[in-house]
Amino acid sequence: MDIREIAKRAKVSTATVSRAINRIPTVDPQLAKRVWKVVEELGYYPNTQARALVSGKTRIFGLIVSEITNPFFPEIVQSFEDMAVQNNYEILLTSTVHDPKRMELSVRRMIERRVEGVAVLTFGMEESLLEDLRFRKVPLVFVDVGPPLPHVSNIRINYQRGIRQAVQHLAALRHERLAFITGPLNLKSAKVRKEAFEESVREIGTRVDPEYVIEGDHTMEGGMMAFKRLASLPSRPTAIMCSNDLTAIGVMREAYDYGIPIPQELSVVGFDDVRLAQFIIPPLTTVQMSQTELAKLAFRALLQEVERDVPTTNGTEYTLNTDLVLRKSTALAPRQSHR
Amino acid sequence: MDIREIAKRAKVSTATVSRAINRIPTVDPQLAKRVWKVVEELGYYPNTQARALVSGKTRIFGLIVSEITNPFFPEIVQSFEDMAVQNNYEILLTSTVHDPKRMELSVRRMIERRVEGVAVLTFGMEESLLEDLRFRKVPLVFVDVGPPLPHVSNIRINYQRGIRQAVQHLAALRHERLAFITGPLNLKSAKVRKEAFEESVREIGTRVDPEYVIEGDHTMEGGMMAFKRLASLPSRPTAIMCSNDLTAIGVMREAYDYGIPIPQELSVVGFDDVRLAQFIIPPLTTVQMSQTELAKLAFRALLQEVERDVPTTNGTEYTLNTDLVLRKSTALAPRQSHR
DNA sequence: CTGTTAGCGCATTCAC
DNA sequence: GTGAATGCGCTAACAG
Repeated sequence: MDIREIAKRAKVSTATVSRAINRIPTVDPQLAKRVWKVVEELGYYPNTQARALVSGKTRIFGLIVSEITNPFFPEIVQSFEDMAVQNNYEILLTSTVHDPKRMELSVRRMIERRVEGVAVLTFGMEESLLEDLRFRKVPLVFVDVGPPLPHVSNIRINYQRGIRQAVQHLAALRHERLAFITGPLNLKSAKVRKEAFEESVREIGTRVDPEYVIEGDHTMEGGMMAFKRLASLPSRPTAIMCSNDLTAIGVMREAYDYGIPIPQELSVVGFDDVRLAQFIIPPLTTVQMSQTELAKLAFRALLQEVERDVPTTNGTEYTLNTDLVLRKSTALAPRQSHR
Repeated sequence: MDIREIAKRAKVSTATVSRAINRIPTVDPQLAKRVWKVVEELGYYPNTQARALVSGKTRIFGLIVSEITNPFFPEIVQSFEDMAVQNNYEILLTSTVHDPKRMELSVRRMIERRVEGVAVLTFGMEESLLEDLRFRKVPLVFVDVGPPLPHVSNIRINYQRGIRQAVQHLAALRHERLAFITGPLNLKSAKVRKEAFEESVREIGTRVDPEYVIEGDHTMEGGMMAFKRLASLPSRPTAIMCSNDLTAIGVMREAYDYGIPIPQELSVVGFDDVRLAQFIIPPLTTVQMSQTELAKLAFRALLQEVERDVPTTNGTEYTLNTDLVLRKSTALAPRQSHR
């Protein structure tokens, strides 16, 4: 069943069918109605492949994430998909699983399917593999790391803001031994978070003990490992800030095994504000970086780039704030650590 | 840059380029090499839309889930995607968000993009909306609820097995007041789980107190609400089994607010074995239903259906087992409840 | 305002 | 074993 079939039955030309379906206003309402009637009756749906071929528009955006199973991403996928539905786009979702080969493959798949734009939400990993897309002038949107080039937009995240709030919160609770568990430091965004922490600590006139800065990997297991190292120190920190929520959850899990009660003996702060953060025990105090907003910004960035008519200018810069949200995993520093 | 461009530069016809790229063995190795050289040099990738148009094969499978943000699904998406990558397919992922309108829209999107098959992993919701797909003879795979029709496969889950194990485990720990928090009972799979629980309890010669069976909705909030109701009962249950892990997590979260220690005062058992289950505090004893296996079965079902040459037979039935996995959220029933 | 026609990029006949 | 020609389903240009 194709457009010709509809044309025949509605006794019009295929061109008219096409116009009616695409709601071109110049078509006679009478004819349009006739066409739509047949379309409904037969349950006809235009073939997107054919459309794409002739129009050059596939109405597909690529979405590259580092790992769907990381609780940070499902919300993003959901919001991105909501936007896609609203704007009549489809999503080509790929997960790099931290594997450069897989990233390369993602790019290949995107190109083969002729996506009109790609959101690269991997937080600074292997951007070099995107050369091929840039070469083809496919609009791109990055988080943090995009270079200022035509068709390349960027979402700059203000990590400093939320992290400073967190540090000041801990200081107000009279914590003096502050630890930080980083993400993988080859990740741009992880490095920036660490630096924001150090800067914020310096700002309140304290210095950060290098022993208290441990490299993690943004996983729960990493958080557990890191906590073990911190726990084995002669003088344990009284508060631990983590580069993401998963790490914080790992820390809490391990502290539970050590019999260290949170927040009485140890305060823990996360980062991201994954939805889950409010449901764990105790509910996690964390820095919010809205996944919904991020996804929407990314989508809008691509859409704008696609719809723009002067394609020579550089992509737009967007910014996203972060903010501390207080829950139950932080408390006054335990007694023996007060002066 | 298209196939003609390659043909010109390799000094062959477009037909030969096509054959070379598709690795048709009859093409002269010399020519093939020449073609590939040009292809590499120019970074040529065939246009999938055009291919799909002429071959009638889009190499896209649809995947309908009820909610990507439910931790149960990301693992499924990941595994499904892994399979897709291996087999050179793309995925059209849609999330119904428990909204029939959205489900309808999903179906429409699938048809427009001409997917070759659809995995419907919504556990028994609004299957009627799939008429349109069935009508077009698109291979379908369901969980639990698929009717025995051509092109329609099914993954039957043995809920009873794992749930019986869980009930027997609780009985062995001398629990006598067993509660069950169901999922939304309009979901086929939720109803079956509840019945499996009741059957298992009957099997050990106990009867299930209707007061102890509460309808939840498979969310954390639902678990919290349900727990409140159970906690307000004159005689509280000593063990609660939940229709899914999210519910169990909600229960634990609320019990924490009540100051009821788990597992000392209350045993909790989940269902699904979401990855997160092992990281919460305490680690959740739950019934495993492998998300990875489920996704792989679903993908294989579709692939088999697509590749099969006698399309008249009914779809295949697959089965998936469930098994109890013991962790730390269950313990001996508290004293006062012993005989 | 409507119909005829060309062509999007590719795979696949069919002659050679 | 290769190339020229046809058509997949649709939109856009053009003529009427």
